[in-house]
Amino acid sequence: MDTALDRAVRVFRDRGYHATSIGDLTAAMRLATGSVYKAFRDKHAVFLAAFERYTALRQEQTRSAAERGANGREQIRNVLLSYVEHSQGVEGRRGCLVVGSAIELSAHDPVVAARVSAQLATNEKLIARLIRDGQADGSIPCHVPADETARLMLCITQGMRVVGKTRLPLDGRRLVDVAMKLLA
Amino acid sequence: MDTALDRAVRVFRDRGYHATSIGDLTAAMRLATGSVYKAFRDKHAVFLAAFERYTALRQEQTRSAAERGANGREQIRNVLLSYVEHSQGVEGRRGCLVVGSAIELSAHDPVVAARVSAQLATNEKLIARLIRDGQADGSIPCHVPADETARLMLCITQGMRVVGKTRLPLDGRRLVDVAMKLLA
DNA sequence: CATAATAGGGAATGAACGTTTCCGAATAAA
DNA sequence: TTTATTCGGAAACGTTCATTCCCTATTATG
Repeated sequence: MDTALDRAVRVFRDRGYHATSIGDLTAAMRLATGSVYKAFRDKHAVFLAAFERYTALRQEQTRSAAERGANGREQIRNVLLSYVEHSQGVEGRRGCLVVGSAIELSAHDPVVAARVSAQLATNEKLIARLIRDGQADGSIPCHVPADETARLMLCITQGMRVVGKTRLPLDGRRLVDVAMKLLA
Repeated sequence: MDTALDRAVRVFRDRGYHATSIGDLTAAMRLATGSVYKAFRDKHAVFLAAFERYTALRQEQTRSAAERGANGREQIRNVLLSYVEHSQGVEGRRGCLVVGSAIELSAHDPVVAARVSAQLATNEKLIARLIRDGQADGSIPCHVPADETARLMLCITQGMRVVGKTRLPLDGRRLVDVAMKLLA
């Protein structure tokens, strides 16, 4: 079932919600129509489950990227680098389910809107915490405004996913180097 | 006809391409089905015309924002501020047709993908030019890498539109102040 | 004045969609 | 072995969609 959900995630990331038909879904999940409707109430429920699964996975990935840093500054660098990599190439063109949901659904779907907001807030808080950690361990100057900088970095990460959907190549390391000036 | 197209822009920005039916379109444009199909080949053509009109308008708006600055640095600040304002409140929730097209269509629609890429490239080049102008007039240090910084600022602007689709309030001036550190 | 041409409106159409329902196979219980 | 139950598969349903066709005003033209 989880592997079927992973396949659903792929389709939704690739095509978005409205452009994904039940037929696309059953083909990707390798399930018949009836089976999908036995496991989920409707298409919307499949999407919500896929969203949940996607965010759990991504959360784990950026957390583990952060952990590979020796101090707050390096942890943020790793998070940004991880985002650049996920925004590039095949993975980038596949897109981000959070960004996709924000653009396609959040204006008219309160349930999705709430989950998107929660996910963005979580990401922003993670960055803010890493900034404060860095200020505590001396790797980031104290005059850096943690909350505003975190919000701007949130914009950067979400923007990278937008740019990554088109084919504009992102030169990861150099882009992150520039972004790190925000911590000066 | 142009006013009908403006109404079409509103609907597409609000709902996206796939969630907008011909019925929605005719209601918004105050035209009958037949009239729409007499003016445009199909729904896709309506969207392309709306996209064209939207980008022309936005281009004009950010250009004029830039012109209100006394030097390169202030021009960039004004462009960023203009983006924050357009990403906020009602206008922000209405969304950006470029971002929407990038997310919803560019992966499977080469025509739209080309226009989105072109628009992003234009925006990026404008910022890069303003950086170089600022370096020429002394308001921006010469060691700032124009192209990379421009690309990161492109990510920032597109990211603001994503965040602006949800209700997260963006504190414009402070956010831009932080972003201006990229020009230090 | 009569007629041709055009533009807009709205009903009709066929396809595709999301959803439901029913059927058969496999598994567990008796 | 027989019965009960669960699970996946596929056909059927009603709806909605994009698109086409035809009709009716209105304007321009001879």
